[in-house]
Amino acid sequence: MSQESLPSGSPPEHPDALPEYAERVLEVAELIPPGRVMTYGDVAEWLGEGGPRQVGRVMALYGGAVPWWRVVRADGVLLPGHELRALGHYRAEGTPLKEASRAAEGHLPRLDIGGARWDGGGHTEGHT
DNA sequence: AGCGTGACGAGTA
DNA sequence: ATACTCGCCACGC
Repeated sequence: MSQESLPSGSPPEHPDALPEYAERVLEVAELIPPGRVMTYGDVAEWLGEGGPRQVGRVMALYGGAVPWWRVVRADGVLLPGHELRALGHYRAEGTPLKEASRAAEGHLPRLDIGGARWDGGGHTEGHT
């Protein structure tokens, strides 16, 4: 034992501690009410920091701890690899969906962003 | 120190 | 409708 040392190295990254930015993203994700969705870009804009890519990365790494299906792409395309999982949640929550055309019956429905998009419900206080 | 990386977004062809 | 490019910015190496 005896190794005291080593101040020079990596910071004590606690396994339970996530990057601060990630924690904020997850918090916003939990704020999204059932039946509504926010795009990655919306979350980033709502946070006022980072960008859609940053939000996406956080969700990819830690999204399993929050209702990840409520954070969607602006295109309304369901998350690849979890389409059916997400679709089950949307139907259970009554999230507006855009049914695929008959010509595209091979496609799964996409989200109706125009109807499901949540603005944050008055995020900033407002001094009434 | 810098560089590559993305659960992305919008624009262009 | 698809395919491609560029910009975006936190994070690990």
